[in-house]
Amino acid sequence: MDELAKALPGKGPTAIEIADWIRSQIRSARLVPGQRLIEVDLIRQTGGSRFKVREALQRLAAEDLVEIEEFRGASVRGASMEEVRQLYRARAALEGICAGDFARLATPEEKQRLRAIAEEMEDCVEGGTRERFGALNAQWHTLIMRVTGNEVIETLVKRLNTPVHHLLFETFYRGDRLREAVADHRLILDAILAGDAPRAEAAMRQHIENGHRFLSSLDAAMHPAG
Amino acid sequence: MDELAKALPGKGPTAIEIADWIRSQIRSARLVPGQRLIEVDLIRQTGGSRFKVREALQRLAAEDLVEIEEFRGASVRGASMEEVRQLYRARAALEGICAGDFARLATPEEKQRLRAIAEEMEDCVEGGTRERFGALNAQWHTLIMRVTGNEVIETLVKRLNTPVHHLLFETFYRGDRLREAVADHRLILDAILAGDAPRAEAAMRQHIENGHRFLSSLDAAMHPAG
DNA sequence: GCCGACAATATTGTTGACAATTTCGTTGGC
DNA sequence: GCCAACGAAATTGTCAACAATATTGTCGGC
Repeated sequence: MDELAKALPGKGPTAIEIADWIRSQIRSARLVPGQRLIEVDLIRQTGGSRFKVREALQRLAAEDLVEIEEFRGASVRGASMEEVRQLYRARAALEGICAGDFARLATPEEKQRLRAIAEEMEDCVEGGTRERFGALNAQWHTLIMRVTGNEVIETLVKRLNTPVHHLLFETFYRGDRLREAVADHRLILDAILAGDAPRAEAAMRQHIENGHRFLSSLDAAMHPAG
Repeated sequence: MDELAKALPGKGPTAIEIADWIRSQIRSARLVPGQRLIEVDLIRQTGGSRFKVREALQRLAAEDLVEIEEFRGASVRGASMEEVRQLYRARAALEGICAGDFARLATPEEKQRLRAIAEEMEDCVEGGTRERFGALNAQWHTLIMRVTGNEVIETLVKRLNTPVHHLLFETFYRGDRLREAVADHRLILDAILAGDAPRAEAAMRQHIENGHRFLSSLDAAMHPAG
C-alpha cells in the first residue's frame, strides 16, 4: 500500500500536486496503460478531495496522458507504435535545433560541463546502475535544451517523453543500447566542441532516430505477427 | 450579448466543447490577455453547468492558455515577447522538419495542391480579404504537416499558435508582410518542387523566423522605451 | 457446462448549498 | 479633497447528497 503522497501541510494537496503524483506513477510504471484510475483510490492515495482529484484528471486528459470516458472514468492512455513514431519525430526536430543552438551559443564552461556528463555516462555503462545512467542522460539532454533558455521546448520534450518513459527503464537501458547511446553522444559532443552547428543538429537527430529504431525493433520482437 | 454556444441537443455542452469555445474566443480576440473569466458568465454564455465550466478551465490551464489563481479564478494568459520567441523557435523546428519530409515524400498531386494554394494566396494579396488570406495560409501550413501523417506535430503547432493567433489578424496581415510571406512561400515551394529537402527545411525555418521578426518589430514600435 | 436475463454493487456525473476570500463601494475622520 | 477602515456584494473553493450509468455476480433455462 503506497498511501504516501502528502502529509506535509495542514491542507490537502492541490490539483497540480495530485496530477504530478499521478504522472510520476505513470512514468515509473506503477500505473500502466489501460489501467483505470478510480477516483476513490486516488483520494485515498493522495489525500485530496474528490473535487481536486477530478480537476487533476482533467489536466492530465488535456495532456493526452489519460483518457476520460463518460461514466467509465479515467484510464491511463497508452501510445501506439505509430504515435511513438510521430512523437520521436517531434523530439528529433526540437532537440536537433537545440543541439545546433548549443554548438553556436554555448560558453566554453557549458561545453565542458556537457563533456563531463558524457564521460560519467561512459563509465556508467559498465559499472553503474540503470537509474544512474537514466538520470545522467536526462541531465545531458536537459543541459542542451537549457542553454538557449527555451523553456517552451523543454516543457514540450518532457511532455512528449512521458508516455514512453517507463519503456526506457523496462527494456531500453540494456548493454547494447547503452553503448550505442554513448557513441551517439560522443558524435554530438565532437560536433559541438568543433562549433559545427549543422553537424551537431544532424547527429542529435540521428541519436533520437536510433532510439526510436531500437524501441521499434523491441516492439516488433514482442509482437511478431501482424 | 453573444450567448450562442450550444442550442443543439437536449443535453448541455461537454467540458471539451466549452474549452473549445473559450479557445475560439481567445483566438478571435473576443477574449484578450489579462481578461478574467468569470464562471457565471461562462455558464450563461455556454449553457454548461458550473462543474463543466470549471473542468474546461482546468483543461485550458493545463494548456497554459489560462491562468488560475486561488480565489481569483481564471484569466487569459498573455505570452511575453520572450515566450513568443521561444514559441516561434519551436515552430521553426517542427514545421521545418515537416517541410523537409514533404519535399522528400509528397506525391506529385500533393505538391500541385500546395502550388495551387500558394497561387491563390498570391492573388489574395491584392484583391482578397485578410480572413481569406489567413484561411489559405492555415491550409498551406497544415497541408505540409499532414503529408507525413504526424498528428502529434500538427497538434503541437496549433497549440503553439493559439496565444499569438489574434495578433496576426490585428497587426500581421498588412500589405508588406503579406508580400513577404508570399515570397517566402515561393522559395519553399521551389525547393519542394525540386525535391530539395534541406533547402525546403531551411526556407521554412527562415519563413517562420521572418514572421517572428516582423512581430517583434511591431512590438518594439509599440513599446519604444524599455 | 454454457448463455442470457436480472439484481446488486461500484463508480462516475450532477446539483445545490454553504464557507472562504477577494473586490468594490461607502463612510467617517483629518 | 484624500485616505483608511469597514462592510456589502461578488466570486471562487469545498463538501455532501443524490442521480445516472456501468460493472459484476447470481440465477434459471437449455
